[in-house]
Amino acid sequence: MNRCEQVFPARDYDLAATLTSGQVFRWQPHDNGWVGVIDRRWVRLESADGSITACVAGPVSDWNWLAHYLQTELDFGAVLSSFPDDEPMRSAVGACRGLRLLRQDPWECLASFILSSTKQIVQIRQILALLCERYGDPVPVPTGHAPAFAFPTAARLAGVSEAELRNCKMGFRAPYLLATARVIASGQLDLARLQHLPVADSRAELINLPGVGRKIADCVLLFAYGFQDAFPVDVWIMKALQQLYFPRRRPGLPRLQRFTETYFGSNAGYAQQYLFHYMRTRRPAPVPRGALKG
DNA sequence: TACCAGGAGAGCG
DNA sequence: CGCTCTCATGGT
Repeated sequence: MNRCEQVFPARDYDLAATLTSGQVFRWQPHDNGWVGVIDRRWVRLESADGSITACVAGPVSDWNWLAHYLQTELDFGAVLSSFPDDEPMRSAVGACRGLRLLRQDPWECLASFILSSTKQIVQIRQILALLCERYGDPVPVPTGHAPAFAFPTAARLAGVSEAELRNCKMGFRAPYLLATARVIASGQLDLARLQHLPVADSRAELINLPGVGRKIADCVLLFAYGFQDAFPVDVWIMKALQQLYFPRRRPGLPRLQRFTETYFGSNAGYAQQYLFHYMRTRRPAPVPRGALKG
């Protein structure tokens, strides 16, 4: 039966934390709910005890695409119980039980994280809003709602000039996004194929793209393809690992990266998202005596 | 004003 | 391999 509204059972699902946790950048709060675009569909989400209600702009017969995006079928308890049983992970889970990983479109995820480097989340959101407004196709929206746009295709961005991209405030990231868009649009790399490769091979293909290093590759592996063992190490995670696990030794990035490959288990990516959220939302660590100027 | 932001790439020892 | 520097841009 075709309908514009659907209810998904969703225990232990903190929708607000999930949509604002830095894995996705285009959801906006609206009347107790959230409005966004998934692929080429306008979507409104609202959570109420134990479920998520979704509204779309036109009738839909098959809702699997949204269940897949939200990962509502996931055995979440199994994920939590696979975490290492240590104090940092207990604190991180205790601070925000219900934080989830979405399953995004690979191209949108890849392009978004190319634009994320040394930018704060609010600024990433601003860049992407400009990019979608200018180069994304408009999508149907229920009457009374603001216009909404699909994420621009690689083919569309491949035909845009670097100067036009820089006008979206992306700075030195513009040539990276443009070059990667051209590789994808030309068919030289098929993003859909990476889903079926071993994670290391998929990662290697992503790192070959201009503007994509280990961190951004791991974001795409985790947030788009769902490789649960991918563990993006950014500045926040690096601080978290150093403070929580190596308070005295302070290893560098390469050693920390190797640590994450074995320590956090089969759902390391989920553990990473909990540590990231925990570091970003808890009160700042006290400044050590002597580090103060005045 | 100075410093920093979910990094990547190039140059160096 | 591991360190350092630069690359735009906006916010505090």
